[in-house]
Amino acid sequence: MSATPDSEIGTARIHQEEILEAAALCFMERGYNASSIDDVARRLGSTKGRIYHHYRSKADLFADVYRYGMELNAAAIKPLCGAYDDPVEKLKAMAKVHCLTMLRTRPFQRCVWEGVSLLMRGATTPEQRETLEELQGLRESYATRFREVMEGAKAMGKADFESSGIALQIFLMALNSPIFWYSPRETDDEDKLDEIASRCTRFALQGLGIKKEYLQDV
Amino acid sequence: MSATPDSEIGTARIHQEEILEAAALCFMERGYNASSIDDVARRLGSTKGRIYHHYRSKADLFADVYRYGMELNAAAIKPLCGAYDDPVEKLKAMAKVHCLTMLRTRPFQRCVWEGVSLLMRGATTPEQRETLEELQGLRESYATRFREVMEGAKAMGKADFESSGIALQIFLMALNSPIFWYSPRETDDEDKLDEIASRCTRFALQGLGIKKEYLQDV
DNA sequence: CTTGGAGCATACTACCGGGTATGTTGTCAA
DNA sequence: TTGACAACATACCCGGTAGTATGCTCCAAG
Repeated sequence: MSATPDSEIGTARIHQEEILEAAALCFMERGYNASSIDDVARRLGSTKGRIYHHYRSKADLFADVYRYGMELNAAAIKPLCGAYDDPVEKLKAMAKVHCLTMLRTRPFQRCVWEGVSLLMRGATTPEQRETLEELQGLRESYATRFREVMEGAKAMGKADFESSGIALQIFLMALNSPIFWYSPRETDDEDKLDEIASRCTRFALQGLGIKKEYLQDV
Repeated sequence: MSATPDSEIGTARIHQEEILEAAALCFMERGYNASSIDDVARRLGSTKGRIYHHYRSKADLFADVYRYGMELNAAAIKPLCGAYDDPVEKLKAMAKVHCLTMLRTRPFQRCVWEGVSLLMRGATTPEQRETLEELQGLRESYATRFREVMEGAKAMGKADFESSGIALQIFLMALNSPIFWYSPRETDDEDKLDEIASRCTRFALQGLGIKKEYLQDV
């Protein structure tokens, strides 16, 4: 984590991504506390030794899953940041992409969600609390991207929410909601995910008071 | 739990309500798995013995917290069920009351929420799974109340969502959302809660495509 | 070829927490 | 007065799990 050259960090990441995925699946299915390191190892077809070789503790592993999930989110909306003039159009695109990312990377996003809960519960060691607050910072700066665009739309008179703090919370909650009530079926293809994301996006934007005529193409 | 007369069930309930409240607070703060029975007992200023005298297991205690939370919900919307002709007016009232109940009984509602997760994760014994499915039935019949009114409003052309299944999920999620992002401040009075509930209700109803002119008084 | 370290597996410890078995106290009815 | 039971408290057991210590193997650099 210090003087290692980038190439080795890259290969380490590749090795660890397999662990990250297994951990995300376990944490999603049973929750953080109910999942044991042995569960994660079993899913990998290996043993604890492998995991503790890469991570110093269970909390460290969870933090990395969280971080990876947030990286996926940030990467998904990054191309959109400089590509729009109209805030409403930008918000439409960001919301849709965000929701699709939720659906596509559900296990990681569930961990991000539980990470927020763990933070609010404050049941961690001071050291781990510092790490989680750093990760919480990632999430807040991500949310700020949305807040700015929301307020841009409001300034143009195309949205009419009042408290941007509350509106942002409900807005993101509507977009995040499929990670809870959606469970993938074998018959579900990319079009199905796109349809679900469209429904969520329309709901969320209408909730902000954006008129339906702006939302034909979501 | 069998041949006990109603009066004794009543007094038992009174004794147990104190336990229920402590358990709800613990489960809210640290989650089900991370909360020990000793934690709940400590909060009560007593020991495990008291809890295990009233509940056969930790899962039983949690189930009762869940049940109590759902009873609070059902009781809150019950007076509204026969009181409206216009589905939109009825939906407005139900949504507002539901959201207020979320804010007022947050610890219990967080347990109801985690109960849903535990069910979906399916990490329980077959016997406990039966209990949780019964409780899940309570929740579904509660949700059905909202679904029917939503479809009534849609039939009148006053709402324009497409899939009522998805719309219901997002709608309830928006109304439930304050149990996650709201934490009470000392300065918050009843008016503050009412304002938050209004904001959530407006967002949720607008998300369903209900026009703003119908929502002046929420 | 050897040596050191990465990448694991194996074996073990220590502790926490759910559950139980049993003791203690107050109350109330016969 | 007593006995019976509710409502707890105390003391204990034991399985599961985070974390550690150590062993094994392969590969690459010297």
